[in-house]
Amino acid sequence: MGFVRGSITKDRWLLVIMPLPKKFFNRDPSVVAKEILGCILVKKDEKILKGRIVETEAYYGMSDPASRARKGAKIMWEDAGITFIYMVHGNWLFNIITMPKGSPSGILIRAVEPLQGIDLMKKRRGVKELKDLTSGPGKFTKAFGIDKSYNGIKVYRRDSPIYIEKGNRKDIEIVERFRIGVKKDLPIPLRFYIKGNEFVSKP
DNA sequence: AGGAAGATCTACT
DNA sequence: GTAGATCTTCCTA
Repeated sequence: MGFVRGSITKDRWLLVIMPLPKKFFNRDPSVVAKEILGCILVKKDEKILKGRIVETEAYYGMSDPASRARKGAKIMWEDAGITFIYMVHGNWLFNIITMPKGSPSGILIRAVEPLQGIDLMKKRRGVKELKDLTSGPGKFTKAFGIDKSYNGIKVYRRDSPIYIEKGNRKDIEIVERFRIGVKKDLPIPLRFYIKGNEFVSKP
């Protein structure tokens, strides 16, 4: 097309504008949780809001004592790539379903690095410090204006109000830790974050 | 109808 | 590091 010029090749153009496809999410949640680090969460709002995903957790199904699947969250059995949003301690938490339909699992976005629409995020959060804006699962949803009305959205579609762009993952190191705030955890680390990033909730 | 449980946050010491 | 606020969902009566 005539708009694609200069050093932007066709491949580069696709890399920039295409959301992560459904098949990206149609895998094991710990793989998805690690590979989504460094990618960009986009929300269409009054303005476009963007944040780089820097911290995630993986949740499995009935074998996972901390999973909402055991509490009857039937949306966790749905197909990969749709949102699962629920309230904890007065905060909305943002998840994306992973694995094929019938295999309950998902990832939690715990923190992002603000990239675009920072003034609107500050207004919603009522804080001035940049590093307090989105450095936690409840902080980030409040900054992005995400609540239960965004439950069940397909994040692999570019016409959705929320989708994920591929990001620059070169030179990032991933740290693995046990999940935060869960009473009975699995014996493997399922929390992942970008080493050294200042927007991680608890380094 | 009421109570308790959370994948949390903030303000304080 | 700890206490209190927070509020929806789920469980029991």
